[in-house]
Amino acid sequence: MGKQVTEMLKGTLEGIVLAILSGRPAYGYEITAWLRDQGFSDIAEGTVYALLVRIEQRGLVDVEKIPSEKGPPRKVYSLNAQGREHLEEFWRTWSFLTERLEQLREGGN
Amino acid sequence: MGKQVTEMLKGTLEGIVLAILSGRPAYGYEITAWLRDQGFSDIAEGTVYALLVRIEQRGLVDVEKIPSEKGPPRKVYSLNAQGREHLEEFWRTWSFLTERLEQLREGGN
DNA sequence: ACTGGTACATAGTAACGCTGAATAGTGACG
DNA sequence: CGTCACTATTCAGCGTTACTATGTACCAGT
Repeated sequence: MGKQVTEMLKGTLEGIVLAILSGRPAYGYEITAWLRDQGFSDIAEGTVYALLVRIEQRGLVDVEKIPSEKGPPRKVYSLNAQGREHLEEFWRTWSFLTERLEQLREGGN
Repeated sequence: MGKQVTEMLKGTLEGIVLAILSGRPAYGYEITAWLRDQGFSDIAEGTVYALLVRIEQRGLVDVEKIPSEKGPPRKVYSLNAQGREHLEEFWRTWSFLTERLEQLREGGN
């Protein structure tokens, strides 16, 4: 898509992944595929894995290794209590931003 | 406010400033003050100036130096044609993001 | 002379996502 | 068996962006 999305994803992608995990546990490959499906056409695989490592180290998710029928074992992530808190904080911040931008969009023209 | 906003601003702040300039020409100090008023409580002055230099170098704005009654002359920026194009592209990207996130927010709970 | 408000500028740092590649297991096909 | 394709994770190095922390400069009021 372009560099503009890339920059805008900073800080947002983490929230997106947390939001996905709030619905159901998931593993990296699955999340990447889902994102591509949703139109995030050029999110690099490495990006998602790095993000998952990060949120794991911050204690926002629990991890379970589950054997796959095809290929190496999956690392399945699920949101824990701290992760849910963080996600809510994310939504608050996001709302703040969208409100400001909505105002600008209307008022600016 | 916090690190979360900081990261989310990446890529967005530029759009915000362009949106401001689409309404009327403005100078750095003014923009910073306006942002603080709007709740972006901890946007550093340096950040805005650096951003303005960046968009000037990319040719998105025209610049005019105008003497101020108080203090050094102001550098007044106004959006040019290329800047308007870039702003529209920004709105498109922003819409894409908000749509995806709105879906996640509803579906996730 | 000193303080405070206005106005701009910049060097250094940290965070985040991308690029590109490596590693590794499984199943299918010839 | 060898190789290809798919699944799945990991990592080093890079570019962009925003923050920190200053510094410069001009003017008004005391």
